[in-house]
Amino acid sequence: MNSDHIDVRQHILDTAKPIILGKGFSAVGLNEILTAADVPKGSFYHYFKSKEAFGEALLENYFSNYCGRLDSLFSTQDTTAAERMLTYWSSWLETQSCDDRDGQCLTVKLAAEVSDLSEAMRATLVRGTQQLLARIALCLSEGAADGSLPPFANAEQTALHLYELWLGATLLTKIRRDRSALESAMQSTQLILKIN
Amino acid sequence: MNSDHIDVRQHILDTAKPIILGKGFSAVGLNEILTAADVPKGSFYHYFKSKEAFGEALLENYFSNYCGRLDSLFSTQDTTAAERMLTYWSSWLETQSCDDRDGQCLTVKLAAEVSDLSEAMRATLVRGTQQLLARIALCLSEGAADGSLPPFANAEQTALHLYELWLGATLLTKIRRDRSALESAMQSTQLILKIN
DNA sequence: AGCAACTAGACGACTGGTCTAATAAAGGAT
DNA sequence: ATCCTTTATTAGACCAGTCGTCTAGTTGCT
Repeated sequence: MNSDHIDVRQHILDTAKPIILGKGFSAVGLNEILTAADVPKGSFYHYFKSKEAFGEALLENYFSNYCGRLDSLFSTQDTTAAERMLTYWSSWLETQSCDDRDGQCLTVKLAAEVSDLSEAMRATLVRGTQQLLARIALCLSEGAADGSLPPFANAEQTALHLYELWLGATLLTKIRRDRSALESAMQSTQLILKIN
Repeated sequence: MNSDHIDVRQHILDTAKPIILGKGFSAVGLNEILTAADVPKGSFYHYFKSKEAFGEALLENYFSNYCGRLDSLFSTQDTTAAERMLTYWSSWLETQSCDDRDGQCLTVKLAAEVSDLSEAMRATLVRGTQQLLARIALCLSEGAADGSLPPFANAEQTALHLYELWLGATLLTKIRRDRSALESAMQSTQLILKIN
């Protein structure tokens, strides 16, 4: 039936996410995922054309959830844009600094590994990060409009600056296993946004 | 003999680097590396205790080369610190934006994949990035001293800001396959260093 | 000659992704 | 209610590939 179809498929994706967040893409076998999801190995190719297509779906699912949450945060109009912006980076800091799998960033985990491996997955990453950047830039513009943030010469450029900063900080956090890199990024962010 | 010892070992490392830069750590088998290096499989475990120890050696070798080049760049005293700093980021931009394997950044390629996989490799990454950051911070201080850069409240914090920015930009470059992210990082860098 | 350093590559035990053939379920028609 | 067709789902074979081990052999230095 069609609803089971989607349920099982989604169940595989949900089960796989924390596993892949831990071990990466290549190092994880279908076996491990499917055993964990309690889905027989033979079924996998009914729901996904290949491991690569599955990885693509995983990323698509991730970005669509992520953008959804971002939209609901950024669309609350009873706060200033500066507050929304800070809430966003704060939650980034919290989710990426704790050990809790599942909340962690698939972009940081997979980008380097997967971009040279699969054109399809790379394309999904391009689209996803682009959507993210557009939302950040929009929030910056709203901040300039409502006066809670300084007027930026180029909101896109500032958004990119911030996003690169936090990507790098998250990468360093994976290396360091402590909050220092992300806390430094937060300080830099407040400087960039001219918030004290 | 002892010099052959080192030659073969180093030859394996040199051959492996571009391969791993392309496919990552887990996705590459010893076979592929050893065939490329024309070293029989049996010999591998004479030079390295395990694949993990080999990965550790690869990273150590990378950082020691990298820091060597950095030291010789940063120790040229006939230039201002600001010039040395800009030369460094410019060469980062050039090496990371072109497709040329071998020049690319092992930290960005492996950090996310390997940090959760091997404690030994993670430790090597911590040490390597720390050495790098120290050198950048030192150059910033020299810039404040010779007047070519503004006096920073905290050189370490600024160095970290820059390094995070460029790590993130390089990650985005792997996704995008173009220079845009790195060029944006260069603009941001000039802003941070107050250079126009 | 003796002893260490090094090489050769078969081997084991296992995992990888993929595919085909068999089964189960669903829907229609009589 | 029974049969037939069609689609959804699964079991497990398949083989190429994995890391790491092991023994036998070669090399070269003292």
